[in-house]
Amino acid sequence: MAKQGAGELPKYQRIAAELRAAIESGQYGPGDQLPGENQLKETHQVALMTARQALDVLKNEGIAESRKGKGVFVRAFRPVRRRGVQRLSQEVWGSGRSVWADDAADRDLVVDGIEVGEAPATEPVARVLGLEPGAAVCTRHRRFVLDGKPVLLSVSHLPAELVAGSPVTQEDTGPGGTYARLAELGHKPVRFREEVRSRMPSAAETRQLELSAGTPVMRICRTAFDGDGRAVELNEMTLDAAAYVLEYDIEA
Amino acid sequence: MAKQGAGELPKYQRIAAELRAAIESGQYGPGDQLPGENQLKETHQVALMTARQALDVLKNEGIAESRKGKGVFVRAFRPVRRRGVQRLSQEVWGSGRSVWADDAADRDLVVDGIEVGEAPATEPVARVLGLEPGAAVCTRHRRFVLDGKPVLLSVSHLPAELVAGSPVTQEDTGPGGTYARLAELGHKPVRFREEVRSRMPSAAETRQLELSAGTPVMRICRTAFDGDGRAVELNEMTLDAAAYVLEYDIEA
DNA sequence: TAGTGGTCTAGACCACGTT
DNA sequence: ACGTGGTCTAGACCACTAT
Repeated sequence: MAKQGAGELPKYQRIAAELRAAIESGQYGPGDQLPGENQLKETHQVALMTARQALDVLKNEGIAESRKGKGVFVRAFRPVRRRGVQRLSQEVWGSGRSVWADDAADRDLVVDGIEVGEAPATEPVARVLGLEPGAAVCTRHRRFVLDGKPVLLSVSHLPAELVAGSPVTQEDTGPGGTYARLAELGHKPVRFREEVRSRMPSAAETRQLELSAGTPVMRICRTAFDGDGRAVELNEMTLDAAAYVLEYDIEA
Repeated sequence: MAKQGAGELPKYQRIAAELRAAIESGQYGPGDQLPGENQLKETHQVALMTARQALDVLKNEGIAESRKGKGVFVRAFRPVRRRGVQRLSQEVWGSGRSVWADDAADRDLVVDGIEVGEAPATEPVARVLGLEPGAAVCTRHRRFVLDGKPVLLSVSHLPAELVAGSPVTQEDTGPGGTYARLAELGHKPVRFREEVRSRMPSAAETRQLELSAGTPVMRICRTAFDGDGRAVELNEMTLDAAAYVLEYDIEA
């Protein structure tokens, strides 16, 4: 036996749609447990695999989440607001405050996995920074963990000749961070360009950000320019899309 | 029989990882056909469902795409660059050009599904526009189709008392669009705020944007403010994330 | 121990597209 | 007619969680 009745949706999509509607109507709230495979199998009189397929739909839509041995639950969201303009104003990093402090507010933000190194520029990085391919580049890897959950991976690239010997090549860049140091080196960032993309995560990103199925990532590539219009930093960030809302203020 | 060998990845993940690596190494380029279910079943000596599961992984990652009766293929991307700042400068809409023309460049952009109406404000819309809940709001629905593929859904909300009787309530808003008309009505937009989110699409969005599995959407909520700081428009946009890269320029 | 989700099998029929 | 992916079944064993 197989197939759905003519002109109708497949069974698993019908079951998924029914659950989706129940969630959207508020019948199941954030964090609530949904009917499991076995229950769906009986209430809808389908095979286990079909019930599983229905739940897979909701998981891949990011509205449900399964925990092994426990059940399937409605996902809850509580995104952080990331202000793209204010965070880069000179008042923030010029005052010695971290560029990241603004995001956290009342929440617990930890930075781990810091790795600083020097490596030859890859082709795309060299192009953005205006270097010859293979030129030495200082790279700074970091991971941001919010309330125990990793939310952002960051890799910063800077021309090595620009920052050699400065605190930028240390784990702790000092008050005001990289941008304050660049300013001291005569390359104060005055203009930034952010490119935002979104896609499904790679396997590595899923692991590092502990993402569940159905969660996209946002990719922000930020270039910092000094007063001469030279690109002095390229920062590639990978964000858990469920954890962030990006805000940009624009003057006409 | 069941289970994978101790300490190893499940079979379907191993197969998926192998294909993923082959794609990333360039062995399969954009548009190339991948080995199908039956081929994977034989080369890896697994059940059909297991081979399917492996392909599902790649599809949900957005790097492969299946076409019924044909096969599974590596997805190709060609995103449009959407300049968030330049597009909102007065020079663009003040000159009578469409705010959208800049995106398209050499490509074929069509707007369809235009629907203009008036309805009571929902709670979130009323809050953003500073209206009482239930106050009349003019809504403008549009869909943008690029090279035959729908890429953006837009719903614009404006206080009805502000635009009543103006071309804003018509399908064709005239040269310079809604913002030029708002300016003529004494509510020239001088400041904008865009909020960017990303998530997996709803079933309705998947249908309207003709999205394939593994494609997230980006959600842009833009509020336009006039010189008095009053919110005069809320534009909710839903973008095919595979079709767009958002660019924002920021002055320190 | 019982219940949950996770993986896996070996079949089946259907719809679609090509030959 | 044949190959492709799409849906579906009726079992099975495993791993994790709770009681």
